[in-house]
Amino acid sequence: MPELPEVETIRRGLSELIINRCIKAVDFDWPKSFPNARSDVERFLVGAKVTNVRRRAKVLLIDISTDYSLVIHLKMTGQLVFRAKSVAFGAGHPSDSLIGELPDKSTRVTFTFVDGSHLYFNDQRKFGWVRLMPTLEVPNIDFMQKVGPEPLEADFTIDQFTQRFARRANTSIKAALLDQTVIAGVGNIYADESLWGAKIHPLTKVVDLPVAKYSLLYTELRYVMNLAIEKGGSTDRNYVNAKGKKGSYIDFVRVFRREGQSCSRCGTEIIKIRVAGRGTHICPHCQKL
DNA sequence: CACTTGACCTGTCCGC
DNA sequence: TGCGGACAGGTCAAGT
Repeated sequence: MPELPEVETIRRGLSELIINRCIKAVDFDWPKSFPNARSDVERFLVGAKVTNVRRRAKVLLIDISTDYSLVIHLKMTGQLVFRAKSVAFGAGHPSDSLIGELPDKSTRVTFTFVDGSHLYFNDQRKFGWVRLMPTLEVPNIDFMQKVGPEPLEADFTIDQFTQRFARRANTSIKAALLDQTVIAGVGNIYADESLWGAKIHPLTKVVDLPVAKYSLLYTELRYVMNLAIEKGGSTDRNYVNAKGKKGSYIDFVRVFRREGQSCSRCGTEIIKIRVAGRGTHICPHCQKL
């Protein structure tokens, strides 16, 4: 579900909400969602406090005072929602919230803090996971070794961006954008949005894309992702931030899930095709092969 | 190696 | 209303 802007929004929220809170208990019953042994949880998590919340690509890292970290991937439908000790729900349920009382049937892991507040890991489809490991070992995990650079870092240049694609010369530009070893954090929404912005057909072969188009794509990708962070991410179905609230970027999308509607640049009807096994939205007039 | 496809899960929507 | 199939914001492990 969440891409870089959504995970970053959650990270910012959690930083405000859980740093310095002390963990009292952890409950989990779906082993794939949290594969650690209970004994490890007791030794390295219970009784310790949260020291930091970081992000790399679409992965969240919650550092614990024991020099362990919770490594969390939300995949398609994962949510991390913090709740203070007692919150009344029901009649006055705000419209920017998607979820009610927690835990609910998609709650996979519950972290209870000493002050009675909770952090819930919800995940309808059970693709996501949480695992606990020594902080120093996090950079050694396979994903961290292979993942590409952060596209929003100030020192990430157009030249670096362009060069990252060389390895995927014979695939489509969309498949390469979605490849986390090329660039970190790009998913289906921001791939479609940035390709529309740069007027590139998603099926264009990497090797056939002119250098000037890479430059445009770099600018558009950073633009859409920065704007999405500003808007608190995109909520199409499941995504919510650390307070359980929706993001509003979906109100600003130019092509994603807009098939049948008209292109804001030229008026042509937006269509949906299939690229790299993913639903893909384009303006057939602005984005030609 | 690079590239594509299916698997992992649950829920929802759409056509018959 | 019920039922089957396609589809959903992401990665992996297998194939070729």
